[in-house]
Amino acid sequence: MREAFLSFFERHGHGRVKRYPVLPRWRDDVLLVGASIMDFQPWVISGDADPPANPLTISQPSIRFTDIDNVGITGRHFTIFEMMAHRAFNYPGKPIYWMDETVELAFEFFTKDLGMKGDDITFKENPWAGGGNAGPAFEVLYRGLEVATLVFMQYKKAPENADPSQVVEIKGDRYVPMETRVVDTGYGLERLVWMSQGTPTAYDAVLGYVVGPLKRMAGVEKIDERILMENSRLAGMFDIEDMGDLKVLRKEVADKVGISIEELEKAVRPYELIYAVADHTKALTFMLADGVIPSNVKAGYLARLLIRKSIRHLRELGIEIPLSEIVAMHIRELHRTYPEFKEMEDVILDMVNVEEKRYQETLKRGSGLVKREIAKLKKSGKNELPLEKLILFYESHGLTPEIVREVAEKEGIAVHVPDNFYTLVAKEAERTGEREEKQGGIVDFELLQDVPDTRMLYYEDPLMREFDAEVIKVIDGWVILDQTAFYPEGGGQPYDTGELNGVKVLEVQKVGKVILHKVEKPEAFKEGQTVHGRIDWKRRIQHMRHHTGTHVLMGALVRVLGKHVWQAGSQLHTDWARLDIAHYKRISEEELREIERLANRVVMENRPVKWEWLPRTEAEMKYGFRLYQGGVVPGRIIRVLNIEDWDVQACGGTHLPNTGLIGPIKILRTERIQDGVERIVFACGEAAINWMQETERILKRTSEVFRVPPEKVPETAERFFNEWKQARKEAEKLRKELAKLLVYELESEVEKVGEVEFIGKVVEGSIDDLREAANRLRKEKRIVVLISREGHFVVAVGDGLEIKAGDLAKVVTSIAGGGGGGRKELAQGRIKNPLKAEDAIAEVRKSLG
RNA sequence: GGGCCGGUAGCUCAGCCUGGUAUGAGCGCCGCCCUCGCAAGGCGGAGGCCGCGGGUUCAAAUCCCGCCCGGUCCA
Repeated sequence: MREAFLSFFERHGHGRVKRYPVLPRWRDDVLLVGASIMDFQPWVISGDADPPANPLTISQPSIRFTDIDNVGITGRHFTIFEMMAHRAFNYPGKPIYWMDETVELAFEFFTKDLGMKGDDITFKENPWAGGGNAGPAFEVLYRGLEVATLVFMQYKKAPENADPSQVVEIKGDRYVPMETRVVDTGYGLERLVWMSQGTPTAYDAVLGYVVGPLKRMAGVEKIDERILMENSRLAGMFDIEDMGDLKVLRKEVADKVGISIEELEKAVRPYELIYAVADHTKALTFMLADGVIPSNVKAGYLARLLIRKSIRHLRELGIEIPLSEIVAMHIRELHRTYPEFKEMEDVILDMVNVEEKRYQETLKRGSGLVKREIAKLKKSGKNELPLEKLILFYESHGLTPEIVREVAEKEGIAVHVPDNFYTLVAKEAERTGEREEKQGGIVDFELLQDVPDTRMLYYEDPLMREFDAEVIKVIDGWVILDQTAFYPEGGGQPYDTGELNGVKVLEVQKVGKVILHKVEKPEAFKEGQTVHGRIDWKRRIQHMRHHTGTHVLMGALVRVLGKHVWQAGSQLHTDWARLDIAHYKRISEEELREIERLANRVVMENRPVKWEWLPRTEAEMKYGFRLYQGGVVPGRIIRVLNIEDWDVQACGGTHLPNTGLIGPIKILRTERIQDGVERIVFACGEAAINWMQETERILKRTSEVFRVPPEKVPETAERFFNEWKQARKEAEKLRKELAKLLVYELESEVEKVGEVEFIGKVVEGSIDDLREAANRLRKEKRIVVLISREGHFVVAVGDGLEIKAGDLAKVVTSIAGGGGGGRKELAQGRIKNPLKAEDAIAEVRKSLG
């Protein structure tokens, strides 16, 4: 079907365009590609980039979560579907085609190539709006089922000050005409295949390679065909908005077939689950192949959602296979069309396995936690889990209230989940959240209106250290020149410092296309004056080493860890740099060494580093979307940095002309800064040497302390540690022996004070010894006071006495200073003046009498 | 980036609020008893820098500060 469509439009003069990734790297306003037109927003639509072909045809896998509750049930809803399209961009003065031709093409395709009867096809008018654009549209229905939409985009959102005569209103929003009118079509691949095959559901038509095996595994191959067909027929006309809708559907089907709702449910539910799993795992396969890393944020969370939902479905079906096996089925089937799947297979399957394991662990950890909490509750005689615990479980441990309830109810504890639970949680978070203050602009943008763009010498010659320039203007301590070699802060690279005519340059920023230099003495500069600039080269060259080094490292990371690795941010400093990457598990020591080795090899190969300015679409077609490592890059032409056969990125920083100049690259450590994001901290050039020398120094010092050569340090340290533990245990034993002796000696020193046995003595020993002895001596109606020569003391009071040990400790300290206290039976402390120990004991004895 | 929770025996965790002996608990491990043997059971035992560093205190696993590691929620 895909081929039929694409080749039909190719024959009719359209350029065939490869699918775009479902994770849209070229824009940051949406999480996933949900329609084919999104490939060309905003750059092509706005005219900032040329379309890759005009007119063009494409089949774009699209993912939408809005219908997720319908998936599996209605027979026609998917989270992932392929939207086939032909499209024409009618630029002013260069029209391609518009309404009539579009409809003709569609009709010809449907009737001639697909052999549909013209009478079965209906065109229904229904204006369309979305993504800031709008226009008239036709829905194309085949025997009542929507199979395509033809949109004629000719309006864009009206600005506030739009000319009222131009404004039109569509679906409640105000629009004005666009200069470029776009034919935007969407043909549902799955629905067309379904129509041509006549299977009960669209899932059977396009996902048979998964649905079949799953049916076998679940043992539901045989079912009353009549029930299934009837269910499909009615379900096909339903949209499930909530559980109520589902009940209505069930009832209608049950009545029609003449069985109870329960029987129907039992028959149909496994099918729905199987369909849903087949669809969800397909969407997942595309997402993971295109670089989505399962996590707790954004698109990553949607991937995790699909994984967890699919696992739950499988368990309900009683199928005990790892989820990755189903994903493998998709790869096996789809890799002929999408070879990138095969390339990524190992990583994709590993990601799914890691996630499945993680989910199990979360559940296990969670149920343990909940069970312990419940044990506590039961002890205190409660039988309901309080709301604040529920919030705690969710916020601190990631346990949704549903999971908590499941566990708790098994233990006979009621859990009440408020309907607005997540709102409550959000409020809780808001209360604790502090407002962050935003920083003001550098200078008033208005003041820069008439200032010409600064010529960027650092791009013309990134190794330029000195230059001459003319002062254009001085504003609020910032000097503006006609040209500069000072790099302004941007793209994770810090600004340069240095001098202008011997005056210190403190900071350099870019506002629009004007570069501003903050100087120590602005009064030294006048308009029209020629100045000589000199860059702090030690600082700058380190930034360049770290910047080019970041790209080299990136290439190594992708090769060692896999193509799913994308840059998630970076920051350069003089002494070190950091690179955050998307990755689904911790990087092992071994991988890290391999990455470091590879990166340094590329340095030693001294590969050339080249940069060029390219129009956006040309750059994308030449290098792919891997360009956008640093995030979305604005502008009509973009700067592409190319390390020969190693790494290509859109980048605005200054770079070394070859990799050899980076010097050594040393990875210092990795951190896991967020679910699915690893931070690599590293140093290049001189900074790397500093770190290595420092590490060596530490090792040398350590080896000096142990008096062994450095290579013997680990085993020696281990030996020392073990011996130390042994010695500690030995000392413990001796202490107990000593205490026994002390006890033996003291037993003979008992004196009677009233009806109390009293032992009071100044002895040798540590506080532990004293306590040990006192505990052994303690018995009914006996009081023991022991004070060491260092001033530690213990007081033990036997059972059957009203006196508290803590009170007697106070008597001791009242005479000899210091402090102490404790429980009823045993108190301990230390006196300030050991010479008064005897007096203190006497005072205690007196207090008893 | 911010918040929250956690780090104690090989493992899972009590103890921390309210500082005062880690008799820590269960599982696991070792030995003995029982058994033809195994499991179960009984008896005994080994096993702890209480994450790291500082502070407060007579005294810190416990309170305070900083750091590291893990988990989790929100941007």
